[in-house]
Amino acid sequence: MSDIQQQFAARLKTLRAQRRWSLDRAATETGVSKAMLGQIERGESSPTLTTLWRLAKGYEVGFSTLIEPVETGLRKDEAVVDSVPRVTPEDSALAVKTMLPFAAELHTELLDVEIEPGGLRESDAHRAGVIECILVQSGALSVFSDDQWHRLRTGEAHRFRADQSHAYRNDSADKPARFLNVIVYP
Amino acid sequence: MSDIQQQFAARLKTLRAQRRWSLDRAATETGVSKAMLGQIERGESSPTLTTLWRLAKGYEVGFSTLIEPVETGLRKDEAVVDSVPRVTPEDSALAVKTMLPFAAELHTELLDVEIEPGGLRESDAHRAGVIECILVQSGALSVFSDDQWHRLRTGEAHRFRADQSHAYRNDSADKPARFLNVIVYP
DNA sequence: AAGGCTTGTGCGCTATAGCGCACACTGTTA
DNA sequence: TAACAGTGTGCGCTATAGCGCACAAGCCTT
Repeated sequence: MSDIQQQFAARLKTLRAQRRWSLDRAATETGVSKAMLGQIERGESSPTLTTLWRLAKGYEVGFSTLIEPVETGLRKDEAVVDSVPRVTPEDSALAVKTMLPFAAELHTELLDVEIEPGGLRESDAHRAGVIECILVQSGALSVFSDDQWHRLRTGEAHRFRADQSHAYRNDSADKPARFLNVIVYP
Repeated sequence: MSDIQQQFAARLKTLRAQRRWSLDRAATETGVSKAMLGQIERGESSPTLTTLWRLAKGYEVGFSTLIEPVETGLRKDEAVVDSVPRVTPEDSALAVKTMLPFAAELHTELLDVEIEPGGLRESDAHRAGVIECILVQSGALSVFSDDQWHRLRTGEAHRFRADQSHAYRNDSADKPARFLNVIVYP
């Protein structure tokens, strides 16, 4: 059991969870048998080059992104300045300020979101192919995506496929959390 | 014999020829047996993930560069990434921090850019369909897009199609300008 | 020539990747 | 309760990845 084997096992599990595929579905998409997919995901098998190639094709990802850990991109940077002026929210738990409204031709949306201490925002799965980028402006934030919680501090960023159920939570007891939310539509 | 197998065979041969290693030398460096190395280089074997990992370690190359040079599909994306200053740009007036590195499957990139007072950054047109979102974090910024300059103050956002020539300029005489730059690839 | 030395390849063996299939386990429906 | 469709896992089998070792072909010496 080598290290890379376990690492890749988690990676494959994430890829399949993102697409909400069953092993059967993944088997038909990739051409790799269901049993073998299960063994690889459990870290019990070391797939060959041809199998890896089929996986990359089936999951429609490049070879580099297939093997290297997900580029979730947590970046610690204390130098990020909190400078955006605050706008009065209408909701006590969640305040959303639309910085750039949705535009069909630009298929993007930029939101400035603030969650009060202890606040929780659960979001259903968006359309397939929707991507969300999160950048914490102040406070701390927990983001649920890819079947797990990601803890983010001020200045840290996270990015995920939003065609799955996801959530935002402010674990702090006293400090509000503010973050930017870029929504990219396909 | 799959196609990827032959491609990787040539790739391995090139790597070893560049280092002027014998099979024996390569075997000791990588930990993969000499016989197996020969078979892989002849395209007669499909190495497993653990073997590929040992090869990457032994030849001291990343996993992407181990296989990617023979792959045509992803090089375009890399070329796009290379057009954006990643760590330190040529002109010292600009400092770019990559918050979220480019990922093919998420086709997005999040940069934190700082321009010194009086600094100017002109960018050529990106590929068709590329969108950029700008959010000024501190200072003031002028963005040229759609054939005109847009003056942005702290907290203001701007968005435009980047498949045209565009530019960023800090008009201030003393204060640096910092802004977030979300690049969305089609 | 005959000996060393290094190159890459062929051989037999064991470990395991990969397959089809059947099974156990869940939650839903009659 | 039983039937059912969908989930992931375990089983036996074959193909082959991967190993150590021996061999053949080339290139220097002496």
